[in-house]
Amino acid sequence: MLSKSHTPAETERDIYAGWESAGSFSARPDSNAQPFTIMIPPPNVTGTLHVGHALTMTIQDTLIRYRRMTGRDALWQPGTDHAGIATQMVVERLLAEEKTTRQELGRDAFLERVWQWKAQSGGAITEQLRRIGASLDWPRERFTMDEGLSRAVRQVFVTLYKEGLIYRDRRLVNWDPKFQSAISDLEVESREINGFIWHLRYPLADGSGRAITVATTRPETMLGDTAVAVNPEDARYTDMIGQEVILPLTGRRVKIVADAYSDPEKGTGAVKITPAHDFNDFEVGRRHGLDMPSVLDREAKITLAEITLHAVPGIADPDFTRGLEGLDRFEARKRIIAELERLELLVDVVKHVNQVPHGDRSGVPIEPLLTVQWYCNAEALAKPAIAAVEDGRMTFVPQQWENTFFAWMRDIQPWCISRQLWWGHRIPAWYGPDGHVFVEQTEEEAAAAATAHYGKPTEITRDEDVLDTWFSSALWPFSTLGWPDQTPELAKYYPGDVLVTGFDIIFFWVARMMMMGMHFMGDVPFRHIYIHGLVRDERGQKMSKSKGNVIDPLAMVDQYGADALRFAITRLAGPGRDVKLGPAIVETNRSFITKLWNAARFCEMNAIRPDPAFTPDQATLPLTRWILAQASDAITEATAALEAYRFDEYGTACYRFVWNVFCDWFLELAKPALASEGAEAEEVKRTAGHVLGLILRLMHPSIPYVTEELWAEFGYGEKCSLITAEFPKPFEVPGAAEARAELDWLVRLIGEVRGVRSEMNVAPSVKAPVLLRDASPESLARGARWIEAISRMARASEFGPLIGEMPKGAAQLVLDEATIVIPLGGLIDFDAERARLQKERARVEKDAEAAAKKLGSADFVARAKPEVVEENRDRLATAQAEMARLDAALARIA
RNA sequence: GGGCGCGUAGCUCAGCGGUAGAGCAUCGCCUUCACACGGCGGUGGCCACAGGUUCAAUCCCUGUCGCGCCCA
Repeated sequence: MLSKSHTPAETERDIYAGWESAGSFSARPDSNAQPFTIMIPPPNVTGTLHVGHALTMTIQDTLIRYRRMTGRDALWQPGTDHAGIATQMVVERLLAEEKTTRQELGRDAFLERVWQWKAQSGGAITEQLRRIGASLDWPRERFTMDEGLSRAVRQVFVTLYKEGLIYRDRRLVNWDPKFQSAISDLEVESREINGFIWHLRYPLADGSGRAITVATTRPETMLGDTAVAVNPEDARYTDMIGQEVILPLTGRRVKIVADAYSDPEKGTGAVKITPAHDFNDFEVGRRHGLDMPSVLDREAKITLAEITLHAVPGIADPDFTRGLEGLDRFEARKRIIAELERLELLVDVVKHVNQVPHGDRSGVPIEPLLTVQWYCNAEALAKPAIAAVEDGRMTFVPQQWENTFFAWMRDIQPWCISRQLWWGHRIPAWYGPDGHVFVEQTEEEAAAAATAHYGKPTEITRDEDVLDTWFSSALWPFSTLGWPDQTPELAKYYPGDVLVTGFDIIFFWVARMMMMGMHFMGDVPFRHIYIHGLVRDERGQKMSKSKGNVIDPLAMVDQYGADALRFAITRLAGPGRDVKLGPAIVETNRSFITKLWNAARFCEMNAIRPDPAFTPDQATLPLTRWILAQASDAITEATAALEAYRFDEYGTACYRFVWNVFCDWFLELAKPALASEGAEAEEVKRTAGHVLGLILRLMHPSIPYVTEELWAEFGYGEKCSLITAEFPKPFEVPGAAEARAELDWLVRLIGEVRGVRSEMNVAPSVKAPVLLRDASPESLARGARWIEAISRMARASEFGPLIGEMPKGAAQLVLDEATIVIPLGGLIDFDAERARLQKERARVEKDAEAAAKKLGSADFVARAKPEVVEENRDRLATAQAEMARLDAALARIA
């Protein structure tokens, strides 16, 4: 017996454990079934479940459960990612609490600590994913630092190196001074900072007393200036091109060069060039063969090691400049500005909003720094990936995302893959005493290569750096399946079917999986890329800790049940739309779960049970045929929606069928039969049992828990067996058209009568006759068949043809050919009734006029599609007939 | 500055050439024997604006305005 109210908190964990222990989430590599593969976007091992995860995982779980139920061999590959910087930060924070540092600990001991941390606290998110019902194949869980996946990383690195697609290069890199590591350009975000533009006077070296005024937002880098650039078209400076200036503070002489990079409209039209600390200046420096001294070190502190200082009275005082050594960049800025002001070389200070690059994780301003790093030739790898999207081997859903993808991929920059961290895949490169590099998968192979190279055993030392975490994530679609070994899993589950993710990591991850997949597997990593939106709060604000509007999905699960959260997400997940989520929305969707629960309870109370022998073709009654036909329609609609990734439409189709068809009409209309005995009652019960079973299967992908619970309670199958039951398919119903016509008439009749009674303010407790005037025999026969339902649902005391005189004080309404008369005696307000009929008449008249207007146009009749013309003729005729009946009704109460 | 997307009922959104839809909110009525996390009924819209294409435009095209995001 189902309890009076549904209590998900008491049952969800058991149901999940039941599925998991039965192995229901497992892929079946040995089966002949067609595979269906989704690779989880691996959450950070440091992470905890947030609403974004709830969204993406609900979508993935819905897809995987749906396909599993259609008989596919479904693999949803779980796992986590080692999250280099994030994890290292977490452990370093712990060390700080113990008053120690990773440097004190040393590399090996530190890494041991990280693994220890991972074993204890890492992967909390995998437990949380279970709470929302995610049916991942847990025994296959992988971690990007696993031995197998690390082997894949080494092999990919070595192969790409030997193919010339990975190389070392000395160039400007985005340097994060907080982490003291290079980061990729994708990990940099620009923020608006209120700052200044300083105009600095650089005296010409010719002794003429003339000077050129440069404008800069970063005066502290001036120590490393090696030129001043002006636009060759800028008449103000033409005569200065080729001359030298004396660089203040250092006394060095630097050239004035002509370069189109300098925009005459901006600042003073003259810019200082610091090739080692600015990406644009670096390019200018290259074009003009300039020196590139660095004046900031890895902690973004001033270093003078690479520049020379010369004393020039009134312009450069080496003592001052030497005092800057080791100062933080912002402190140095202050002092330099003060010194330039003292020297009267500061001409102007203009307020300015700067776009300043910041590390997206560290939050500190990025410092472009000239270093040697490992790069991957992304341009070469991108080409096959671009082609695969162009020719449709991979498609984005919604398709418009391919524009974003193409724009980035066609202008892709070299990918800096080395990181100055300890936690991660250490780069498999070793150096000989002369710096010669040996890239091999193991130290033994590298040593052998060194021996061969030097002609004798030679000591080699390993590169200190690790790889970007995304480098290993890029291999996820095949490394998780055992690559480089040619496993049965790799053969069966690659390529994946669909990748589900947010647009924010199209570049970070999606594009890189494509590149690596194409290169190493020779095939796309997945066929569809479903891009969903962001989760926002109810008001559309981005969720953030600082705003305090963050929703904890697990709190939602605790309060409303996982199904309510999942169903809310399902219904809100329209294409390309952000999902606005809040407790109120989850609560609303819990109402649906409750409704379903209560409908099932009602079925149970009426001895409705599954009957495996029942098939839709056995239905003989209009009611049973109608609900079966409606169910089939809902299945068609829901299936089409799932196939098209229209989760919103899938949710809506289910919602409408369950609530507005099954509950509102079918169960209500079935009540008379359910209260009786005999063949009709039997058929209605068997049908209801069948349809309830269809509902549970149809909705299981979105609301797995409550459907699974009801499935077992009713005995549709064993406990926890719905997950592997067959997804319903549309079916034929005998006599469906006639059944639909009859039920449609009945629904309209009851609706119209209810409407009139309500507008006349007739209390439901007052029953009144429902009499048909001018009705066809068919209508009367239909009504007679449904007399009990009409009586209860339309509050009719009797139903039949109007015989004799029009009763005094009756409301009237038109339904097809008939006029329905509802004698209300003293209850009727004639003015109100007249007004109601006139309003109705006006509505119909407007309809008639619209149709008549169209038909009156020769162009319309001649050029519109014939069926549209016909439709309008029908509409006009129907409206005119209805107007006549309404006129007659008005005349009767005149 | 370049690109993408969005402006439809009070709110959140479907619809995207042929009579404007849903959920929530709101307003009535109902403690009717599954469900008040409920039932029944109603109110509410020059489909941002201006042109154009078409027999017909919320829907297609162009422009304007407003909002959001991404890239410089």
